[in-house]
Formats: sequence, structure tokens, C-alpha cells
Amino acid sequence: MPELPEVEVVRRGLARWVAGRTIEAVEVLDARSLRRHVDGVEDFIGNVTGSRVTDVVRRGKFLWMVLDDPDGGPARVALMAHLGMSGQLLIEEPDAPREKHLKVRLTLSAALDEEGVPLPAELRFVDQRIFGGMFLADLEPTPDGHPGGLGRESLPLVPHQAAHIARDLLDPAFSPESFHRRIRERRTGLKRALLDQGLVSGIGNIYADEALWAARFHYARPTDTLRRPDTARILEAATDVMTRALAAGGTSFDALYVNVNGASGYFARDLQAYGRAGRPCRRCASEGRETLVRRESFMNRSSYLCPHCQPRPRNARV
DNA sequence: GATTTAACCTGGACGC
DNA sequence: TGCGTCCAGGTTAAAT
Repeated sequence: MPELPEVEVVRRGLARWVAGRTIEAVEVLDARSLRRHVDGVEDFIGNVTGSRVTDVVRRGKFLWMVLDDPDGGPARVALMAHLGMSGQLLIEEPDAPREKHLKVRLTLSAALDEEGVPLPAELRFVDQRIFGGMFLADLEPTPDGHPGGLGRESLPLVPHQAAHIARDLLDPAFSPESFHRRIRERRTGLKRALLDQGLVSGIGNIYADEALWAARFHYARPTDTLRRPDTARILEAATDVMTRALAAGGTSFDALYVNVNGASGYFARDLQAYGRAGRPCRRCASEGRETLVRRESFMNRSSYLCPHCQPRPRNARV
């Protein structure tokens, strides 16, 4: 499922193939994918049609296309897209076969690539489980004056509906010191905090487990007991795993396809904890021990951990 | 106000 | 074969 690295791959694809083009037509095949656009389908179509995409920005797992003002004023609206668990954004020819779970089609103005070859004219939002969606949001100034997120020419603006989302680990404006202060104030467990998009964004269940394994923390470590070296270690681990995943996702950049393969994906072979229940912990094995990765129920989902590398703290907080 | 839980949603895996 | 149940999980509204 798409987490930060996967969404960043999508952002780069959109920045390359959609930025600068005008959305000439919109077709909504399933209104449920627009349920977060409270003003309804017709309003969405009316406001998107005719707008030009000036930039593509990402904060955590939230992605938005900045739309220009048809009257020539400053940009003030963003076309938001969240991929949820199974969302995909695909660039295709209009006559390409319709995907089974195609939800929204955007027809783009004609454009050429660097070699003068016409680019496909359709951006498709495909989503099997409908946890994702698209909606329009007003842009508002960022409180810190930094760019709203990661983008080519990202402005110090953020969509209202993403303003509560913290900056992610790949964002130059992310502050480790502020993160440390805020996580210490929480009265919860470490994994809950990592999954809280208001504290640090972009980390989902998979990379939370990977970062905890790499940094040797149990998911129930109370956040108010973390010292500076502890938060530094967890942030370093999370940044490292996501950076490597992003590099792995980057292999498909050359295809004319905004890569989101919603399923297990290209990084699966490098996972150390997630999905490896009953299999040996590779770090323990390299140190001559035989410990099996364990799956535990956590927040109505799963946590994978090595019981030796990540012992449960006595004051565990789930 | 802070924290936790339930609901949203589909399709594949599994047991009977 | 067919049916029912469980599981996957990002976000947010509702509950605690």
C-alpha cells in the first residue's frame, strides 16, 4: 500500500507529465471517490475543468496539484489526491482499456515530452478499496513560512485539509528538535506516535515496523521516556528505510506511467520485519542466534517485531 | 483536551 | 462449488 516513498514516486511522475497542462475535461465514474469534496460532484467538475496545473506538491501521504486562477490571480486552490490503501494515478491514452476500478478521468491538454513526442492525454484515478479520493481545497499560508510541502516550486501555501498534517522526514523544513519535544509530551506508545500524522507524516504500518526493528525499539515504548539519542535513532532509522524504498521505487521513472503499484511492491524483498512472522530475524541470525519474527495484534492491525532485538518494556504503553 | 476505538471499503485467502 | 468469516490499513468521526 502506498506510504511516503510510493506517494513521492507518484508526485515526481505527475510533476514531470502533468505540471503545466490544463485539465480540459473531468469524468467521475464513482462519486464515492469524491466523498471528501463536500460540495458535490458537479461542483468538483465545474471548478477543475479549465484549470491549469502549476505544481505538484506532497506532504506525508497527501498529494496536491496546485491549480492556477483562471482570472490571473495567485494560486489559491489545490486538487488534492489521497491514495488511501489501493489508489493509483495513471497517465494513459484515452483509448486505453478502462481499469476495473477506474473512478475519475481527467483529460489533459496536449503536450510534448523532451524529445517532442506527444504525451498521453489522460490522468486516471483508480482505486479498488475507495479509502483514497480526490477533492478541492483552498490554499492557506503555512504558519512557518516554509513551502507547503515537497514540490518543484512549492509555495508557502498548504491546503486547508492538510494543514494539520505534520511535515514528513524528507521535508527540509522537518524539525527533529520539535519532534522530540512533541513526542515527549505524548502519553502513548512509540508506534502509535509514529503513525500519528499530526506528529510526523508519511509513516504507515509497514515502515513503522521497519523503523522500529532497525532502531531496536518495541512498539509499546512509552514516548515520554524517550531521550534525545532515542528519538534521533528512530528518526534516522525511519528516514533510512524510506529513502531506500524511494530509491527502489525510482527504478521505474523512465516508464510513462505514474508508478503506484498498490500491492506489495518493489521494496518487499528488503523488508526485515513486516510480513515475516515465523521467519528468522536476520540480525539475530547474523549474530549466531535463532529468533523468529513475531506478529502481534496492535490497533486492530498487525505489528511485526523481533522479541530479542525489541524486548517489551516493563512500562509498556500500547 | 488528550487519547483510543470504530467505521469506511473490496477482494483474496481460508475453513467448512 | 459455494458460502461465511477474516484480514489488509489510512484517515477521521465518534467515543472514552
